[in-house]
Order: sequence, then structure tokens, then C-alpha cells
Amino acid sequence: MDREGGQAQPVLRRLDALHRLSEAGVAAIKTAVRDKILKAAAGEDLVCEGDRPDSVRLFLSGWAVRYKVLDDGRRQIVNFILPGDTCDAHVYLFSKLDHSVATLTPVVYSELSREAFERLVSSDVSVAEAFCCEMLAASSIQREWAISLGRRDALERVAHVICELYERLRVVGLVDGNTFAFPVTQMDMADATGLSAVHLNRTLQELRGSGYITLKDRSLTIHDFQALSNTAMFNLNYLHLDRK
Amino acid sequence: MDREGGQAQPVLRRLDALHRLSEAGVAAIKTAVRDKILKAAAGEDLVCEGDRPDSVRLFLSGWAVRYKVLDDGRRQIVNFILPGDTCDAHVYLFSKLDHSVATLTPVVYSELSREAFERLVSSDVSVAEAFCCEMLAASSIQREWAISLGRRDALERVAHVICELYERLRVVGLVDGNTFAFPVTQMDMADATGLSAVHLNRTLQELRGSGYITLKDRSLTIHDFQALSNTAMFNLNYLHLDRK
DNA sequence: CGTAATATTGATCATGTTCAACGTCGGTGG
DNA sequence: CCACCGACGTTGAACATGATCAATATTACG
Repeated sequence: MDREGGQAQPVLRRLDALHRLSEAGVAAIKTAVRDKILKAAAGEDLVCEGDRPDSVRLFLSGWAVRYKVLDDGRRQIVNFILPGDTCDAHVYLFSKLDHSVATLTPVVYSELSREAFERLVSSDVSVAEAFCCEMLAASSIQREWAISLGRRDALERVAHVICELYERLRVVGLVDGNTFAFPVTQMDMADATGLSAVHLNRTLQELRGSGYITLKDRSLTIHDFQALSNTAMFNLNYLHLDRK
Repeated sequence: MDREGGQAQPVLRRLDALHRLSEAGVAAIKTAVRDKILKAAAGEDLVCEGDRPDSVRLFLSGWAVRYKVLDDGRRQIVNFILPGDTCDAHVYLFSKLDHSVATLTPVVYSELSREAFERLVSSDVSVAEAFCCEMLAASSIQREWAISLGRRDALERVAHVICELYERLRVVGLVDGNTFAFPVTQMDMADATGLSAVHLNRTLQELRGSGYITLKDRSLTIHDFQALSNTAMFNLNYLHLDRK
């Protein structure tokens, strides 16, 4: 295990960006994470709409999406789940999940039972507050997606998700220069932005054409973040990564 | 004060629908609510994007909306705030608000300082859990809006919000038969559904034309909930009002 | 009664969808 | 090793949903 937090590192980086963690808190999280580490393959459903939620998941590596499908098959991805993200703190308070979560890549995550999670948050105030911030931040991201879907056009939407993913990945150390792994198919991107696959493809070409990004071999490079974030009207406040 | 909970009644009804409250919890909420009751006129901003959040609000009567505007003026309403709703439990953990809240009607709400709110949630487990459920339910609603905005067409979207508002108002006793007060202008509805005001108007006419609803004088009647909810593909699971 | 906000209508326009075909790449089994 | 297959990406053309613009009711209210 490396000296920066072992497998828990992304979780620690993310939570600490949202809310300063005490030393005791950091230790408690490291211990809790270590307890039950699971893996899943790409393209797997981790949880399904209708399931009874019983545990909390802390994502350590890999990408997943939160999504929902309508009766006639239309699918909407409502969020990306990245390393360091918490999948539904406290959900076990509900009897049924209202959405599904699918992996895009192989993922590694730590699964905490309700008891383990409650023990963790009651062990240290800063930890409880950090998880609270994580919930609030997730809501805020969700709201910003509503803005995009409701009021931004195709080009703005695509530029916006890219900016968001860049910033979120940066916090957990997954951006190298201006380049990061981007294991998302165009169909997934279309379902995330509320566009058709065809139009998404053309929109990506427009962004490539103007030289803002390169996207090739599941790797994305942002050449001009300023321009990209201007076209998206991206403002990172809503990510709340400034830690007060 | 009436024997059903006084001014706190909608809050109690909503929280209790999400998660069973203990008697002590009910009492604690009643007391906390009573402490600082405020009023605001219609069309007022209660909080603005960028403000430092310092208190939690429990809505007792009236309607408000959570919204955000882009630099060029496009506005998206991301949620309606109804009597009984909690406006941002725990937000004071963040340094800046990422959205604004405006009243649609005169509203009455109880304002709890950070200290008062923390005292309240630590006084009783069922209260803490209920507020947790309220946060989770708000997230869930937010996700469902993303589905609507991303993947439902105009008719479906409008039908969907109406179903949602009907169910949410019913829980707090604000539906009389199939009729409820609906103090939302067509422009607001347009900003909530991501449509233009013109197209929203035509969509409403379509719903009226098929006999599903009547909307007149700020009062909405649903004549055929089944048909309305079918056209919206509405499934109330996401509201989590079953209190399991 | 007058004025501003809201609702309604028609006509034109644009963004994005749909459909259908083709290209490309990586893996898999004969 | 190569042929096949499936998933993904790309292209063009026709189409449709909803936006925009502009004018005209209607309503609420001071």
C-alpha cells in the first residue's frame, strides 16, 4: 500500500476537496474502505431500479453511470460516477432504488454495509460532514445537468460535460496535463446529453474541428479549456470543490 | 394552534410520508418550527446564487422555485418548492449557493439557524433520518427531471410535472378532489420544462383538448389521472412517499 | 380606466431526429 | 492466419419537433 492513502486515495482526495477531513477521519475512512473491496467487469449493472438498497459504495477506480430507462427504451444517463465518488450515502433508508447504475469500465469499489457506514460517519464529525457535502454536491451536479438538458444547445451541452468531467477527474488526480482517459462511447455520451447518437457525433466533430479537443482511442485532450468552457458557459462553482 | 401540528403540519406530513417520525421527533419539529416564522411576498428572491447559506428553511405555505439563469438570460427552473418542503438541509456546509430560490406566491416559512437545525436533528434519530430522506428524495426528483428534460417530448414533460405536483401536493393535503391551486405562469412552466412559452401554451392546449385537465384561474383539475400519467410515463416510485 | 403582465394565434425558421447505408476496428473461431 | 462478426463511428438526406418572431387577446390590478 502506498503512503498516500492506499486504495482509499481517490475517496480521500474527493472528500477532502469538499470538506476538510480530520486526521482521525482520514484514518477511519482508510480502515473502512479496506474492509470489503469488490470488482466488477465493464458493462455490468451494479444495482438496478427496484432493488432494495442495502449498502453504500465508494468507488476506487473505473467509470460507471447512473441511468434510467423509460418503458419504450429511451435511456437517460443522469450522472457519471468517477473514482472517489460515493454511491448513495444513506440510501438504505429507502426501500427501493429509483435508478440503475452500470459500469462503463472494470471498476473497483468498497462496499460498506449500512452498519459499517453508520459506524464510519459516527466516528468523526468531519467524516459525517464530508459525506453530507458529497450528497449536496451530487445534488448540485444533478441540478446543473437539468440546466444543460433544458437550456443549453447541443454544442454547449457536450462542451459542458467535458468541462465537468475534466474538473472532477482533476481533483482525484486522473488528469495528466490536459489529457484524461475517456472510456465513454458516443452512444453513452448521447444518452448523457439527451441527444441522438448521430447528432452527438456531429457535435463532437464540431468541437474537434474548432481545435478545442482531441478525442481518440478513449483518450481526451483539451487544447483550449478557456474556449471550451466559454462555449459551455461552464462555471465550476457548482462542483463545490473549493473546500470553503 | 390546531391539534394536527399547527403551522408545522405540512412539514410533519411530508417528513412522515418519507420516514416514520417518533412522537418525540414530531414534538421537536413543532417546537423548532415555531421559533422563527417568516413571510415573503410573491416574486421575491429568497436566496441568490453566490450567497453564503446560513440557514435551513422549512416551507409552511406558498410556492417557490429553485432556478438558475445563464449569462445570456436563459432561465431553467430545476424544482418547485411546495409546502412541507425543506430548503436545503445542511447547505450551510457550503460557502456559496449555486442556485437561486424565488417565490411564486406569498410564502410562509420557518428559518432555522445552523445551530437550531443541528440541535433539531441531533435530538431524535427519526428526525435526522427523515431529513436525510428528504435530501435523498430531492435528489431523486432532480434525477427524474433530467429524464424528462433529456428524453421526454413536450407533451410528456408537461404531463409529467403535473402528475408530480399532484402527488406532492396530495401528501401535504393540498389537493381537493382532483383540483389544486396552481399559481404558475406559463412562462414559469416553460422554464421548468425547458420549452418556449409559445410551445408550452400549445402543449397545454393539447392536454386540455384531450380532456385530461382543466387549467383556469390558477386552479388545475385532473379529469383523467390515468391517461395523464400514461402519456407522461409517470411512475411515482421516485417520490419515495411510501415510507417503508 | 389604463397599463403591464400573461395568454393565444399564425407563420417561418432551425436545431436536432430519424433512417439507412457504409466504414472501421478488435476480437474470435475455423 | 484470415474471415467473420459485432460494436462503434461516420455520412447524407428527408423529416419533425419545437423555437422564434410578431401580432393580437385577455386578465389583473393600481
